[in-house]
Amino acid sequence: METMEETIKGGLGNEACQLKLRAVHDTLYVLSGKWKIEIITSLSFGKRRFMELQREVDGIGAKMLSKELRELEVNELISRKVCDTKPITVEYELSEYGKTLRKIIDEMVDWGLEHRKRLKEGCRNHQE
Amino acid sequence: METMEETIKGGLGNEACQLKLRAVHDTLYVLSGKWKIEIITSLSFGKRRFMELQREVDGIGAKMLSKELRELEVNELISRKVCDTKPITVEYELSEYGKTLRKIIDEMVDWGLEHRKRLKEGCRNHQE
DNA sequence: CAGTATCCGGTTTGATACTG
DNA sequence: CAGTATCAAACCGGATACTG
Repeated sequence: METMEETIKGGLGNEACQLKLRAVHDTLYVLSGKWKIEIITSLSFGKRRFMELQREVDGIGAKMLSKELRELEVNELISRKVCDTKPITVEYELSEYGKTLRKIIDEMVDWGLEHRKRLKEGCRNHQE
Repeated sequence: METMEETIKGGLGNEACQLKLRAVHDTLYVLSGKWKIEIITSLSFGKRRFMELQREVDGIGAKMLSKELRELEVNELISRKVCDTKPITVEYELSEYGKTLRKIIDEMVDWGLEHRKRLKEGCRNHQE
């Protein structure tokens, strides 16, 4: 006979876990890469040109930016619009679908802010 | 004189963007690596032993699991408890601080579920 | 069981230079 | 400006063997 613990692990509890793990995996697949989430965060503030993104996302090089933008475009999270200006310019923008990532981004922003507070306090305690 | 757009980009709008980008960056730093979020997702369902995690997180090897667990422990997101059983066992568990990541995980689960639905529908439309 | 040590190929990333 | 091409370095991560 199973213990309660075994019942949970082997039964419904585990199925829910597997389901959620797969869901997280799917999300992570789309957001894979070192820079995608930061690019999306930047774009969540509005349209951006290539160089603007490169300036805003600290540390990213043109090659990576180009590559990750293409992947985001393939997954229909952003749109790319070439403007017919003299030196050509390109505008990137979150698609409607891309905007559905907002909640994830917001939670990450919140957590990051709290985390930094926590580190500062840890620092302070250490000095005492 | 600045246009409205320049005012937004160069003024408060941009500062908010920089602030949030930094926050996201901080979060991403702690969660960096291919497996951390999935490990945390798994642990959000309760305690797990090393082998249980390896079975549950699809595709991870012992080396990576070991490394990422250590990093999570250093950042105080999980706790590691060695149990004095005959063949030694180790239990990993989300710390109280680690549990604050729950909201991020939940949003990722939700998005992943919706995303999979969307892909299925896209598939169906394609067949028509 | 819970890891660590080593080898090693593959992928990712960065720096630099270049193009339309 | 918005990228691409190329090379080199760094890191990822699997297989295997081994330890307490």
